[in-house]
Amino acid sequence: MKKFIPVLMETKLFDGVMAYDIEAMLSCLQATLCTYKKGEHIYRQGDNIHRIAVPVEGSIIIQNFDYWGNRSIINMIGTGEMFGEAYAAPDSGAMTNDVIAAEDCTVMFFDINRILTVCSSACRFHTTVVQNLVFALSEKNRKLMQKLGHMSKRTTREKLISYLSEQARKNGSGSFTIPFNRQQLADFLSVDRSAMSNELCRLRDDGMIEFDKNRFILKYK
Amino acid sequence: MKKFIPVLMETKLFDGVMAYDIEAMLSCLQATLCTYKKGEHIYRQGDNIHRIAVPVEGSIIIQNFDYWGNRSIINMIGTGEMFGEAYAAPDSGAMTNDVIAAEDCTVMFFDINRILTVCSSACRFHTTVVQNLVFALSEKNRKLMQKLGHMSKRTTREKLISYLSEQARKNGSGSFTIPFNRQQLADFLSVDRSAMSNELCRLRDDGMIEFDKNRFILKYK
DNA sequence: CCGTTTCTGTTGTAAAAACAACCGACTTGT
DNA sequence: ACAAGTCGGTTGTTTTTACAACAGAAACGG
Repeated sequence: MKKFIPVLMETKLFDGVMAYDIEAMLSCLQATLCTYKKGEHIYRQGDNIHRIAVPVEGSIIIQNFDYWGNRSIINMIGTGEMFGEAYAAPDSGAMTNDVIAAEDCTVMFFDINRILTVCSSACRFHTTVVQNLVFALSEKNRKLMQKLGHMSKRTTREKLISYLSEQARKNGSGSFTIPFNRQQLADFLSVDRSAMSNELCRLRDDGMIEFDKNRFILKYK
Repeated sequence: MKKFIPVLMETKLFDGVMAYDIEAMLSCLQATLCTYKKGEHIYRQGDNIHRIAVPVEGSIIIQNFDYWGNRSIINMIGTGEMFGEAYAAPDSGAMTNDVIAAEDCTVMFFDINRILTVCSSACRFHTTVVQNLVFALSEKNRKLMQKLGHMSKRTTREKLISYLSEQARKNGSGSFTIPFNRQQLADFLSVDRSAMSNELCRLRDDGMIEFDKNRFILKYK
């Protein structure tokens, strides 16, 4: 458990908390560790969850399948990011998605109630963590709205442009790699893979982008 | 200001706080009131905001226009709901959407920093409000994910079924009214109005739904 | 009361996406 | 080394959507 403290220090949840204090909080927050093989379920649709999951090695995918078997990737949670904070409220109801390991990974879990219930003086940074939780929640909120921005575009081409523009902004450069392969990107944007592949090539032919595997370059024109 | 305390008591933010204490907090949280005519801007794209907005009369719409003038309705915030909590973090950046009055309305604003910074003993329910904020944020998170669920459906028909099913669940009945007219619903689901109108009639002809204006009935079949 | 505006449904056409099927390049495991 | 699987691109067909234009009904305003 201790070996992951450097990872935790980089997380939004423990921002501003020293290693020594994180270690003290681990037991207070009832932290547990679990490893998963690629594709294994971490949570399933219908589960009632009360823990925040933080991948400390590898990354996880939030997805769901509709009645006809189409997969939608809601989000990808990388190392040091977190999932489950949306179920902080006691009456959150059951999960509507599946959470699976995108690759072999290790996930640390924290009890949400322990975070929200300020405990004894042992955890002097507890209020910091609560505030961090608020910030993390509001940031995820903005990200979801951003994703809604992509999804609300009418055509595959516009969705791609919207997504790639955001990635470029995020990376501060027109040259970047994305965390998805083609099928995953299609599932993330909720479009057909072949149609998307087609559109990517058309964007390239129009001189707007270049790409190789999951590395993209947006051109100035 | 005082006359809206009954409304505030019903909000998620002040859940569990007594009228007397809410009144005391109003000044502590630097609450301000502002009225808007239908269509007026409350916030504009690019604004840096640091206040939570709660409509105490009427409702507001979160929307944006793309380069070609297509409107997308991100969300509708009814009386007693809130907007702006996603910008709680100091480094949230500028708003990416417009916020306008859906109808003539009155909005109360609260300073986010005042909420997060626990003040003197005057506000004994301050920690309750912070916890309420966490719950509200996580609930909005789930709602956004739910909306992503609708948006990720491939066809207009599926989007409609997904949306209407959720409304039925929310109302605990297959008979309900929606807060949108046709154009707004189309903008909310990011589809073409006429195509959607078409699809609604097809659903009706298939015996799956009935509707009159914004009142819908889902049939059992 | 009447002209105007808004709202909703309808139709036809053009554009776009979904779907299915296939191919070649590359990876992986044995 | 080879069989099997994955991945990305391509093509053709069918389905669905966007768009534009119009019409009737209802709501609105003076």
